[in-house]
Amino acid sequence: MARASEARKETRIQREKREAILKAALAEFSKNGFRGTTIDAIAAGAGLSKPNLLYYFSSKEEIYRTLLCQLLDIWLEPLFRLDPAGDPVKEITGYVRRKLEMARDYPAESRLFANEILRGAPRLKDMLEGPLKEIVDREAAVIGRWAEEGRIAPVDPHHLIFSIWATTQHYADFDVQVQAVLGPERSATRFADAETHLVTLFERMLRGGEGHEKPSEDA
Amino acid sequence: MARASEARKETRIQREKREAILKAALAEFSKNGFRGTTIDAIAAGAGLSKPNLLYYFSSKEEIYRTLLCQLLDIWLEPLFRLDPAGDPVKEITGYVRRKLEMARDYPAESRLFANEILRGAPRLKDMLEGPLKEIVDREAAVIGRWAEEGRIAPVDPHHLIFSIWATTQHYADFDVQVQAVLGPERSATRFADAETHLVTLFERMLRGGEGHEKPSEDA
DNA sequence: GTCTATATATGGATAGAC
DNA sequence: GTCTATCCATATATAGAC
Repeated sequence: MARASEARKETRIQREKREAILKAALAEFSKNGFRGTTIDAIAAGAGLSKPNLLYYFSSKEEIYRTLLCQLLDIWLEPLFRLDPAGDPVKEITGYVRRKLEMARDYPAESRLFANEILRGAPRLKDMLEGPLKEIVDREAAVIGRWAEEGRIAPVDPHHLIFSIWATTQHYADFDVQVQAVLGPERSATRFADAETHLVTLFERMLRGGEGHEKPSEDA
Repeated sequence: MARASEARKETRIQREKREAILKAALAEFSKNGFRGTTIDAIAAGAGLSKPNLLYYFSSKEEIYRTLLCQLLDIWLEPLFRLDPAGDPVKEITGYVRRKLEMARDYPAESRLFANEILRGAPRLKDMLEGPLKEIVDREAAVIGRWAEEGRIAPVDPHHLIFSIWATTQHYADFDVQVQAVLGPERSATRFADAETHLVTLFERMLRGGEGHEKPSEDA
């Protein structure tokens, strides 16, 4: 199998370079968007010349689409398997925690996705209307069932999911604003504080929120 | 005052053209970002030739900065004056409603802002760390006082504000995704549904969320 | 004030030597 | 596989006629 091992050795080198390119491209695209990113900048970030980069990827578009595909694996696959047999509040707050961890650990990926959606998702629209909608509808049905059974307070499952996405991704996409508003000291603990806050937010939502004395209507 | 009225007439015409340019520019910048937008596209949208546009604004950068300044008036000024003497829950849910209305009525402005923040806010960082932080700290202090007085359940005021921003702006910035996931029918009522959902979410948060029977830990 | 024509720069992609 | 040199399209901004 001399030919196979030889081919594999070449492939491994190529893969390493491709990964370096994709890493640099993710940094650029997530910060500057598709059109705002130049091949020169990606090549510089990856330590290659521009024509050399174009030996591995035939165009800027191809690099971008490759990144989007990788991103979807991270975004759709592992996340968000609510166990209908589990404790509803724990299942949902567990999902909140995982989403927040992803905002913390993969901020560039989150911003790349946000960028694409902001622009009207020209390359992702089919995925949103197809696979994503199916997954969300399925999970929303689980949540709706829990509400029907009285195991959580009444809730609009789809909009609950939007709120979870919005609040967690905010810490990746709007990180500059979050840090500016919190100041240097509180920025250090922003993800731990966010976790406490968001778990509380959604726990109270799911438990109904009638525990606190409501102030009288007439001031 | 012949000179004054003459000057005013010129100014009015100029202002109308400037406004047409800014309107077209907002549509382009909010969709394609700063670098992704061309002067040609703005000029076409405003019904002018490119050199004619550059007679009114000396550069693309100047158009963009003008838009950002206008945006900050909308974003910072009217919004978000919590009345310390008012009903805490009503004050905060009223803010949620106003923010959601802004997402509905000014989606392009919201996306322009999101775009700038995503890129690291190169032109807004001083504003975020200065005026914005001051406003937020002030309002957060009001919320913190309410919590100390026991008028709302314990809450992290800064992160509560982030959650309000995130959940409401989501319906402007991620509108494509929201509509794709909801499907055509439910998209029609998405803002009304979002209002019901978000008001409930934050009401329950502020009232403590102990009203619903907690399921037993051991399944 | 508005146009045509153009200077100038940048960026995506290719040619061809090594 | 990697380089230098370059083509070509696009885009910002200006010159100068009207």
